[in-house]
Amino acid sequence: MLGLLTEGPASGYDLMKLFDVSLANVWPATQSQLYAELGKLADAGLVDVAAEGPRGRKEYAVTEAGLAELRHWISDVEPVRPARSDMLLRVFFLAQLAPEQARAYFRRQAELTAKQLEYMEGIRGFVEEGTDDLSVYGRIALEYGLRLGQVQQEWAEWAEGQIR
Amino acid sequence: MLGLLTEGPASGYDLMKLFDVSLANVWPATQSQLYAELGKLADAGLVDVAAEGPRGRKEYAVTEAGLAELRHWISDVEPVRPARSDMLLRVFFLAQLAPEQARAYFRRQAELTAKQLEYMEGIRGFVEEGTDDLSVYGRIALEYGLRLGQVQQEWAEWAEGQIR
DNA sequence: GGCGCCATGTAAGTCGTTACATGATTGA
DNA sequence: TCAATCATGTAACGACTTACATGGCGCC
Repeated sequence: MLGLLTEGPASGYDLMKLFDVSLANVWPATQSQLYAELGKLADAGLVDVAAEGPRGRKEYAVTEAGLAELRHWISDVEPVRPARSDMLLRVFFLAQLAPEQARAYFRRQAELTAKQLEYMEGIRGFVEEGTDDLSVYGRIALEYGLRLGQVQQEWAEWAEGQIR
Repeated sequence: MLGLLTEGPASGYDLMKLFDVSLANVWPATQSQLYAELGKLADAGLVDVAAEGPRGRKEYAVTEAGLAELRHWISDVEPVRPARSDMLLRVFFLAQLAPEQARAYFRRQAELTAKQLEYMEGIRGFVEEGTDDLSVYGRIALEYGLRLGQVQQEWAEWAEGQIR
């Protein structure tokens, strides 16, 4: 929320829409959570209600304290907790399935990854021309996703072949 | 828990130790959670207390229902919620930092990934000779980690160069 | 006798999801 | 006028974490 607000004041609703087409890809969250979080940020003095509009619209803006907190969060890298992967967790127990089923599991993963790659190619076309900060760095994040997907697909195909 | 118990009956304590050197890498969890989960599984009839030992030790075993549930969970692939990555989330807001700091961010990521790769090479040596199911499929999961790390490192180095 | 490990749990609190609830404004 | 969209929130519940609490057993 703090990061998105650096592009200018916005309502929770605005942020939600922006969030869905950008950050949601690397940090899924629900509408409920976003509103709740804005409330907490306001309580903590990291954002302000800069203006109120029709329909109870509240426009938020980052405060100085909020900006400082954001920069601090970006730089002072908290150790990344290793992410969970149910996909890999399942792999550990593939011996519970018949070999053909285990192979099918990897085949399916390869397919799903291919679909995901297509999706990402799609947003690439969409974000190609943006020159705002979010687009520029968003493209770097997207590149990560594309490279990752590539490898994941190759791995799944390789893994299928490992099972006899 | 169900998956680990397919290798034979074990106590919560045993499972915890086994968990820490295997699954914890793809699905971190705490001791509290493991014990709590065993309790729930027992209530649900997916595991049994097969024997009791000294110091209140309870040896659990999977039931038929538990095995069925495990297989079902592996095969009927629930749509994988896209994982969160605070590392990528930060990338979106790197414009808040001076260019040199942003480059440093990617450099640091490359280093951290290199360390992680070393760690994984370490466990590779450790699990190399196992022939049990968990080791065999664990190696496939490990291969994923190694390939992923490789790409992540290359990406971080590339990304550093993208910033002028 | 005592250290180290075996062994199990509870309590409090945060984070996050799903579902529900409500209503105002705008534009075709 | 009425459908779409704007706009904000609450409630209930489950997942997860951190910290605490407790004690038995085996071996040197």
